[in-house]
Amino acid sequence: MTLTDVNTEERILEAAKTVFMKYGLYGARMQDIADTAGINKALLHYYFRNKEKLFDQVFDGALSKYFQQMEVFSDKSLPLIERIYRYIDQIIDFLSEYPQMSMFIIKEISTNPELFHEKVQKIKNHKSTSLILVLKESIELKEIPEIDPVIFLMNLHSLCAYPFIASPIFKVIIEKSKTTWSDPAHEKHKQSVKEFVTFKLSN
Amino acid sequence: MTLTDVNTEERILEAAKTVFMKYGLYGARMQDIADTAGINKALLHYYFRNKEKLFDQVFDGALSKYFQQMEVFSDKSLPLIERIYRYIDQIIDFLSEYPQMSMFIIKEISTNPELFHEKVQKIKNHKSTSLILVLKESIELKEIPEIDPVIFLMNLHSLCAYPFIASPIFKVIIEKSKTTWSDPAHEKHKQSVKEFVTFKLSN
DNA sequence: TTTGTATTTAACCAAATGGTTAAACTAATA
DNA sequence: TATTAGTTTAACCATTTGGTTAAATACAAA
Repeated sequence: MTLTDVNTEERILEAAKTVFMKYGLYGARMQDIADTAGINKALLHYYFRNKEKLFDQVFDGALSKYFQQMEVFSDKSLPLIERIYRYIDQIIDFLSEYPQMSMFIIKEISTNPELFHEKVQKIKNHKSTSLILVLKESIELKEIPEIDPVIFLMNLHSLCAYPFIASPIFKVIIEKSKTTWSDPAHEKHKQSVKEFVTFKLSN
Repeated sequence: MTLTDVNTEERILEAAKTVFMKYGLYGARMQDIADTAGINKALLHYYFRNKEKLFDQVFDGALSKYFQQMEVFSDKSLPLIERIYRYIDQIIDFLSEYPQMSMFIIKEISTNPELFHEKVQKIKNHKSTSLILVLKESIELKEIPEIDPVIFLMNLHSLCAYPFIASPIFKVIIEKSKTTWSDPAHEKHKQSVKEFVTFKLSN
């Protein structure tokens, strides 16, 4: 495996990420991916046997990176609320970098649930539910009010992820004159989510 | 126009709604729509010249119904917070009936922004921004705290819409034993959003 | 120089898909 | 009864698209 080898493969994966995230599995065109990567279709199939294999790699990468963000929930060296604050900072920074990530994952799963069921299930067992468990624990210890952990988890994710998903609409709804949904807004966004968490978890 | 005429046209539109919402413009197949409507492809094209025309009608319908939910913001006979409460009840009931609606609209706009820019713009001018304006007004009158209206609007939409968008993921994350994301959960969902609003708007 | 890998070019194939057409059938209506 | 709109059947077409192939080229390493 030479140096150029690595570069090309990564260029392809990067291009595939871009195209798949924008158009989804159905909508993405192999020719488009090849063009974006700056190579031709023959070489694309030389590296990745077919569309599905390429898609799988992109999707798996996205999925694991996304759930990876939730590992912080298990860091017992930090107080609960601090872990959640860090998660908020992390996930919003992460989604700023890949704004289409949430949409991509959800769309593919909802279009083709059976195909991804096991993949998600596998990852889920390792992480993710941990926040629910941790919340239940804290409630029993009366450290936080008796909230519904599932509703809370859902609210939290909603506040973090939706603005990126809906940004194409928000861009139109909010007057152009206004701040675009970019850096300064991200900090305000984080702050508002943190306020919500504080409100819910303080007694 | 005979009676059967109306029925068939509506059956087609209903089928188109179902198929387009699940697979999107790209992924939807005319044959699939015809099958779902219980007719054949020839008849499908007899009623709707082509895929785009059919899609447009479905999309326009979805878009206007979606934004229609926001009209309550302008009802000056109600106190601000009551209007928002009603919006929450309405939109969550609405999305319970069409869980794929948000996703559908956002996905199509994000895949093809220029095509829908004017459509959204047109609707927007009538409604939607009204909440931002109303909030600004209430802030000036010191009826509510000095919140950022845009952030608030976004938080509100996030809390309402995201659970439906992400439900394919949540179904997997949350143990099967747990309540599915259905009726009883919807009431809890509404309640949690209202609590958020109360928290943000009370001084 | 030889060898092998990476890459391009260009033509090609098969399947899927949007869309058309023509002929025939059905059933309500004038 | 004749007409007309709705509907089916079935064949067909053009285009797009995923994927293949073979020959030629570029180039680094042995």
